[in-house]
Formats: sequence, C-alpha cells, structure tokens
Amino acid sequence: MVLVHPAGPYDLTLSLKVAGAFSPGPSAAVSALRAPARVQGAAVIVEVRQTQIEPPVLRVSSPQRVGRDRLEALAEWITLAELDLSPFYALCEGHPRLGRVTRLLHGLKHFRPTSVFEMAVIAITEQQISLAAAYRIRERLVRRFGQEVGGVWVFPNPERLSGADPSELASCGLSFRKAEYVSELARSVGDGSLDLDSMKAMGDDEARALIMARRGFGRWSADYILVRGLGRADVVPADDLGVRTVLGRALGAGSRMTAAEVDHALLPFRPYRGLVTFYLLAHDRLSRGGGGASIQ
DNA sequence: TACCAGGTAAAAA
DNA sequence: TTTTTACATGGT
Repeated sequence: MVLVHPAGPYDLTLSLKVAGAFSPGPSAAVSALRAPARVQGAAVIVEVRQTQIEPPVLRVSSPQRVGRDRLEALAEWITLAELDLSPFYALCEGHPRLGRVTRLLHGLKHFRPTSVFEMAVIAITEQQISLAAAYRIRERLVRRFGQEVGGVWVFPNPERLSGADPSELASCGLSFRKAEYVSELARSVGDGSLDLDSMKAMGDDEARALIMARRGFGRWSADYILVRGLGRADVVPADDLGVRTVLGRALGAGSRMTAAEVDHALLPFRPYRGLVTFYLLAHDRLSRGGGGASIQ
C-alpha cells in the first residue's frame, strides 16, 4: 500500500462517475478505481481509493506483487496527479457558463490509459464511428488478445498485437484499414523503432509531429492522444464532431460549431482549452444521463 | 430503414 | 492541388 497526494482539488468518485458516463451500458456508482496495468509485462490491477478530500489523499494498492515506487508512479499517471486544477478554476470563475460547470464538477479529472500505446489504439478505434461502437470493438480486442486479472481485462502489449494478423484484428470489428494501422503501430513499438513514451517528455508540437508521421494518425488522433493520453491541458481536437456539437450548445448559438469557431471560442481559456472542453463534454454527458449517471 | 457517430488515406477530378 | 469515396459497428 502506498499513499499518493495529488496536486490541487481532486474528487475520485466524481471522476469515476464521469468515466462511467462515457462508457456504454449501465454504470453502477463506484468509489474505487480498479485500473488494469502492466508491470514488466505482467498484468496487474491498480486499486485506488480516496481517503481524504481536502487536501486529497489516495490510498493505492494491488492484489498482485507490485513495488511501492512502481505502484505510486502508476497511480499518479492514471489519475493525472500532477495536474493542479486551481488556476483553471480561477480562470473559469467569472464565466457565466464555465463558472457553474466547474463548481458542479469540482475535483474532476479524466483517467489516462496506462500506456501511450493503448491510447493510440483507442484513438484509431474511435476514428469516425461512435464511441459506443468503438468501445465494443476494443472490448473484443482486449478479450481476444489481452489478459484477465481478477475480473479486469488488461490491454495487450505491442508484442502481442504485432504478432496478430491484420485479418485477425479486423475480425474484432475494425475496418481492414484500421487493422493495418494497429498492426503497423504495434510492430514499430514492439521492435523498438518507435518510442511512444518519449512523447511524455516532448512539447505539444513535437509530440504531435511524432505520432502524425505514422500512417493512420491525422491531426484529430494526435490531438486526442495528447489531451486524453498524455493529459496536455491546452490541447483540443477542434474538428472533433462531439467537441463541435457540445461547444456549439455551451458556448455558441446552439448549433454545431465549425473547427474555426471552436478555436475562436476557446481562445480566452488558454492554457486550459483542453480542460474546458473536457468539462463541457462531461457536463453534457451527465445532464443527458449518459451511462445511467446524471446531475442536477 | 436509413442515417449519423469524438477520421483517414487513397482515388479521382 | 482540391474534392470525393470506402470503410465498420452501434444507437436511434
């Protein structure tokens, strides 16, 4: 067991509720995070509970044998522990819409997938089709190629996926084209010619360029990986359909914005444009009862 | 039943 | 160079 002290306000239960609202099917209210991860190739579960709200304290453990340092690093990565929400809230305070949304969602952060590789595969699956459809496809991928630990499925590592035939990947519901993207990515990462983790140390532009050089990753995927997979708080996929729709409702005239309108509307929220977008998407989901969750 | 959903690369013009 | 098209699945 190890204790983690996240920066700034944090509400794990709220963050779990929002995560549940973004995944299809009924989502039971939970107060503990059970995140699948890999430690030196071995599948493990990272269990996180919040023992104190202010200042936040997380209690982290695993049913498997995981070193304290490793466990701490995993929990900090998954929960975005280094992010301090205070300056973001201060920026939003006087705004008619975001002041209310940030007060309602006080302490909300998203969860990062444990590896950038998994995040990159998530991005491919979510290109063009609905989040629900993509979720089902990933479910089949992980059940076919991943490992189960204590009822949780751990995402397959690059070596496992690079060994799979593209038609085998396609049988999980990916288009053959997307199956090729996944296969090529897995091979590059697996053989060491592509180091996705190096993106963590790069600036936004450099990281974006690294992934966009790969077949299957356009601007949308790069931005999506940066904000969701790496936690870059100022990055927004402005041409994203969901972003354009929700920002149109929340900050515009009600109808879907163009990418240029998204860019313009978010200008006052630098350097937290990604966070603003996440909060508006989350609020939209909850108020529509997505995943069975809801708020006032 | 269609049509749309958190795009991308390749073909066609 | 710019515009069109094929792609896969789930929800409405």
